[in-house]
Amino acid sequence: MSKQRVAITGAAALDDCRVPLVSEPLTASQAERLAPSYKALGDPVRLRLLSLIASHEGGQVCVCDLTEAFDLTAPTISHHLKVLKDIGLVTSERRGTWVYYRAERAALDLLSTVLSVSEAAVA
Amino acid sequence: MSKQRVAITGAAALDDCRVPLVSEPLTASQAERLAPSYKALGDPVRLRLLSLIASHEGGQVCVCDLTEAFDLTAPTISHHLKVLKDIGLVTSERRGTWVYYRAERAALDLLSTVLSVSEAAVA
DNA sequence: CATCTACTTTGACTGAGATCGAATCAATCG
DNA sequence: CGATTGATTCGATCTCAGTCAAAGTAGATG
Repeated sequence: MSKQRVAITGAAALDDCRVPLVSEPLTASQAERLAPSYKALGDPVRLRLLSLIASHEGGQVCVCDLTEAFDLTAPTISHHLKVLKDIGLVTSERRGTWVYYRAERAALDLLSTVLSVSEAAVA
Repeated sequence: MSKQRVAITGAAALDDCRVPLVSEPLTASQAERLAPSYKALGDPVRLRLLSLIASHEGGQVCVCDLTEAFDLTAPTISHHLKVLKDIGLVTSERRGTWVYYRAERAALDLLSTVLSVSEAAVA
């Protein structure tokens, strides 16, 4: 029950934001809820992490594989994954010793729609 | 001539980034060039500014109109507009005393494409 | 249960960025 | 040309974010 409310801090509450920003001005509320998601994408490491996860066949990637792809310490990678997770762009699942991350495509799609200009997206 | 090179600092050099990040992993170089654009969108004020500009009929908006829409000082709005301009999301044009901003839809479209998941965008 | 590996959390440091007031620049008008 | 209005730049402040080392947690394994 309260589980839903917790999500308000994260990615949820974006349901009314699925509108291209070129079609009508964002409200202050919408902008404040959307901005953190784009901010999360505003770091090169997180962009690559998300791309590595989202483009991986099987849809999930182990943290160990992600860490190897960067010249950064494990805590730093873990930090970036947490940012992506808190905002709802990825989810994680523990399997044995390993933790697997998966991309939340619906969240990505929403962020893409907001930036779209190709009138086809105008509901 | 050198005008083209200047753009490298800004939005240009993104030509090879017009690929959904779900289709294949971004390279470190691509991520480093894309991230600043999303970071620019990672502020509620800038998101609203861009939306106000991009959704305005006539395609251009005077700074004075933009400033009125926020409880912020003119220097702050000017700062945010500069960020959007430097990254290539908007352009500005002086007409008499007033300065008009216009959205650069191609830049928006690229950022939307990178986040798209609807396979239709997969070149 | 002790230990090893995988991952996360904590704390500290450092640099970046949002904001404002004051000063500056640009164009218009008396 | 002095003054006024619109917009940007500058300098300062204050908060936030990326990074790492060290410590902590969670399973697996002997």
